Amino acid sequence: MEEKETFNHLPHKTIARLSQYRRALLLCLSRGKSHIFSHEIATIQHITPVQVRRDLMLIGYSGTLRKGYNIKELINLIANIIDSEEGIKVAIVGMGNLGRALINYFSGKRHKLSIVAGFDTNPDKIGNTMNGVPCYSASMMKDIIQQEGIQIGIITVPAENASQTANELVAAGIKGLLNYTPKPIDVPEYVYLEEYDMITTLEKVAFYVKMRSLEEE
Amino acid sequence: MEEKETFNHLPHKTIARLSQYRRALLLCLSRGKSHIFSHEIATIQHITPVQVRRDLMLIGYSGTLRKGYNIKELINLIANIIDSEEGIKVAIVGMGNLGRALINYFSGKRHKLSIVAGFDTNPDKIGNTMNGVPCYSASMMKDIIQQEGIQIGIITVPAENASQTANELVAAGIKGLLNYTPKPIDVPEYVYLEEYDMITTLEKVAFYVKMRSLEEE
DNA sequence: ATAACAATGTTATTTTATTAACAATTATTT
DNA sequence: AAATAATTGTTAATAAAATAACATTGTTAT
Repeated sequence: MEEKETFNHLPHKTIARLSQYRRALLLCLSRGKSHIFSHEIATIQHITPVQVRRDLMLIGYSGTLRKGYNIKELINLIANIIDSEEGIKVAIVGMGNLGRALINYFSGKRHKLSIVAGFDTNPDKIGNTMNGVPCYSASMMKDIIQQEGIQIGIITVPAENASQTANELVAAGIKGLLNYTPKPIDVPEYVYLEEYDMITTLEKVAFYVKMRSLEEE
Repeated sequence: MEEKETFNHLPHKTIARLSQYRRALLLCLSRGKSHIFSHEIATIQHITPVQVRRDLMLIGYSGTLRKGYNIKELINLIANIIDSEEGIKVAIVGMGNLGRALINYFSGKRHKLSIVAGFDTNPDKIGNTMNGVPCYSASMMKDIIQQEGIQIGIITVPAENASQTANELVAAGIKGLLNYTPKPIDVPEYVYLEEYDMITTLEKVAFYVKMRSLEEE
């Protein structure tokens, strides 16, 4: 029996890098390049060529010895792995600066991922469209998410509303959440959760800057 | 000879968690709690109590057996480790939505880290103040950074300007950089660089959502 | 007083991620 | 035609991070 390839066991970090490789590759393609070496990808991404080759080995892609990797083929393979055929719809809850920043990042790029709805409680925002994304009242969350079949939610509300927002999204049937507030949220285990905290990142940079200047002394 | 404790060898992940512990602890403190158990911290942060205890062991902090950790003491210790006494000044380059979002996150909180300048090329923004942070012309970058002694830069410009901005910041003598554009940048090894790419994160969430729904079949 | 319990602190183990090593291959040069 | 060089693909080794195991220690209950 032929087993369907699932890419089930790829390391988390490899998944993240594949997404980044693809972006770099698309850029190269648009500049007319057709092939690329592992060390070129590595240089762009600040990693080692071995890492690149190992990631590509894991997804079963082979280059040619003196030409490197076929950019188009590789882009397609990565798309096969990380995209879903039908596309996935995303909602942003909290149309403040951060929410709008995310919408801008995505607008214009044709992805299998599309942000199709924003939610907010501010009446001035409700009813408007930002970069093609309509802003609905937060009270409509469940309805719209179910109507549209939205699977992923991005939380960009003020920290104090984070957990309530998360609960509402989960109740609406969301499958994956991305929490950008500094407040950790709880979700049932069947919801995939990723959290990112900008303050922590900045404090980390500050720590290493401090360490390095101490070391110099 | 007494050796000064440097916390030089703390794992990167521990540093990030310490920052998060502190935030959770400050919250608990403001609610009148004086002590906390490792499993309480763990629950808040979605990690295991062992992880918490191990991190605290690494920084040499001891709790008491049936009362847990003294919140105030622990906050002070963490501050000792990750903050620098004199404080560190930060600049944001790119006062778009993302830049302003970051400023809002920070405003009001009294940190050893303070955002003291924003830069942009848009004449409508230059000269304004956003949440107490003045916006200067990008052409003033070097002067202001050196005058103010700014050590950390956050890059929130459009991707196509990322590398030039990075070069300018490095030339101005910046010590640490935080790049929020999806375009990886190159910096000399003496500059500490952290990069974060929102699109990658979202694609990763999408991948795991997809994987899980495939698994259900 | 003693047993049971619920914590901490630390060492050992396992898992995950990265890096190194190197055989194999093919183009290029001599 | 042989030597050299550059590159891939893969296995082996190392490093980093997380988890498990468990001894220790007070506290509470009996």
